[in-house]
Amino acid sequence: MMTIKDVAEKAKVSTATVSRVINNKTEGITEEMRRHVQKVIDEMGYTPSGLARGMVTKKTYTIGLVIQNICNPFFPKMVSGVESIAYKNGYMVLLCNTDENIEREKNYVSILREKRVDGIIITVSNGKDKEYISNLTAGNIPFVFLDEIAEDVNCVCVDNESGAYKATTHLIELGHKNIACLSGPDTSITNLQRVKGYRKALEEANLPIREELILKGTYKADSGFKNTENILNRYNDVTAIFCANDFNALGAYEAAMAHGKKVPEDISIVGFDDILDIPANNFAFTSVSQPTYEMGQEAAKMLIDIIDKKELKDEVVSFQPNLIVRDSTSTPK
Amino acid sequence: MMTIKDVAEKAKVSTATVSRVINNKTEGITEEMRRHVQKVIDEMGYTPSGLARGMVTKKTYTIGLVIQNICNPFFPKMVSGVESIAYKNGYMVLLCNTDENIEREKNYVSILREKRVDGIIITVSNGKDKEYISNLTAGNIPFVFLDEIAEDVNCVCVDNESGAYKATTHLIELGHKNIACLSGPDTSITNLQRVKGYRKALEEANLPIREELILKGTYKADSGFKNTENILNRYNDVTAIFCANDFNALGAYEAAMAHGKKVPEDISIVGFDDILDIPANNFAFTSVSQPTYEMGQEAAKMLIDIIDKKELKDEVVSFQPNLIVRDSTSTPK
DNA sequence: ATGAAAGCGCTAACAT
DNA sequence: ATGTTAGCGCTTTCAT
Repeated sequence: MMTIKDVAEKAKVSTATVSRVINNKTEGITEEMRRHVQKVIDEMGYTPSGLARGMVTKKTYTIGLVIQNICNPFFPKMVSGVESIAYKNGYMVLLCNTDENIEREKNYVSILREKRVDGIIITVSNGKDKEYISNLTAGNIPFVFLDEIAEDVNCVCVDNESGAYKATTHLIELGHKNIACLSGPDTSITNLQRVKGYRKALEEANLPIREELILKGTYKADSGFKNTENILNRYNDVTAIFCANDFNALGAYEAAMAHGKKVPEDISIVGFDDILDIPANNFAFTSVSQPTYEMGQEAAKMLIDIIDKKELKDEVVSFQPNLIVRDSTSTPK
Repeated sequence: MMTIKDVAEKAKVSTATVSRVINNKTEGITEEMRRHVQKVIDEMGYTPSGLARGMVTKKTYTIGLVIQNICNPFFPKMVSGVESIAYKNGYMVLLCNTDENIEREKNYVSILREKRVDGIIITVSNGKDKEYISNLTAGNIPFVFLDEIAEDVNCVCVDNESGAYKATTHLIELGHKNIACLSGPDTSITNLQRVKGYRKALEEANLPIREELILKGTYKADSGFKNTENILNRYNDVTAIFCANDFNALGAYEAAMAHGKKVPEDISIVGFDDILDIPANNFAFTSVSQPTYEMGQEAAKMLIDIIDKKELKDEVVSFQPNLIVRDSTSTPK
């Protein structure tokens, strides 16, 4: 591998001069010299070492992006949003898939530290564990939390409560009175906020909150399936289900079908995240949509801002989610 | 930021000893000393610098992954496959989104060189441009081409010809005789192979190849839409369309609808890539599915193999695609 | 078993 | 305007 020294020798100049050229320094170098050195660089096909440069400048122009699972359709746009802003600002992104595994999450963050990334964007799986969060953010690396919220850190998120409120209110306005709620994991603040929004909507509509209709679960389809089966077996007055995310909605849909119930004729289902939005289908879910691309962009902007200004300000940017009404909700029979 | 020197001083040992501990060297160090140093490291919360290490070892344990667009549902699983194998082997992946923009592709590769990645996995947009390819792979960085094929390089791909052959044969077996072919960009070898498979199927079935039914296009939905409109306007004997990818199929579907034709009753459509496979829908496309996760894994394995053995062998690993018959194909009326 | 010191390829401060 | 040189934080010989 060629070095700056090789170039300097070939061009019969000092390494400092070569350095001035590859870094586009304007002062202290004549146009003629610049052209001369550049020519040698091009001829030799020299590429400076980012490692060496990073060592002395203390900057790597690399950020880490820790996400749960790129295969979950919720994330690609977010990743793309991050990448687009990063690229525009000269940064590259190291992709870290955690599979919602806390150990892997920790491990990745530690490797990112070793790699001396300039900052980290992370979608944590457990925003409630304060000790965990503070261990994560220990050290002087800028952090931005994306999607999931945590306290005392910079966050880009969506107003989950408002989203859930909109979804539930939609069901209420359609005429539903007995609405079940399939919640996600209670380690997730996001989920807690969604349940809160569900409750708020019922309260404001003066509908009773039936605790037995609020089921704990996970963000997976099998959880939605099981919980819906339970609901359907026990309470035949339930005509609608608010799901904490679309995988739950998918499970709910399948359980309803298995139960001989039609969606939306017999039972209405609202999801959250809007990841089931492939066009050209006859049937699509009503769901709360998040502007994931913009959220990714915002997170990257915020991170780069912090990196540049080196100030951590514990800011929270909250996006408004959007209820998209489609085919899985209708008035009750 | 702490350095190995700080640790050495605190532990009253040399930096060499600390280095032995952080690298888990077994020889030349007593268990007692290891424990002592490790304790100091833990207390101080020291994280070694990967940059400094990389400079001397000439290894970064980082690979670059250059893909067209993570938002295209075809790619996330591929990325995930790459990431899973990389992680297992101690590598991280730098994600590079190119938007099929050749300039951006080149630029990213050049940045990856600067970062001294150990290798690059790339899904090029133009496998036919030999000069471009050889410029890309110039230098001693190991390359593996994924999805799209190029000559004289290590490749992981799918047998596109066979996939197209299966898809077209499926239509023929259903009884279709006049089958159009919406092809993708002719800069893509992948696309050329798919068209080849289409032709082969017709030939083997002794069906005439009507060149006017083979339309050039891109991999986007609007191309499929326009081409289908043309077909429908001119040739009303066409009862089936083979599409070079699913976006084309989507466009074809919409054009058919706009034309008052029902799918599959009036016209059958086969896609390629199987990216429209969201469950719980009443309608889904018949498509040729690629094992993208496995392909990603294989590419990562191959790359790490090359990195370890430092031998470039111009190997081509070809996966068999699978025709998934769903609701967009049936016998002609 | 442990330590001293050279060197990886750059940048930046200081000389010239 | 250009050059000299001291690090940046590690690993790796080579001594001891």
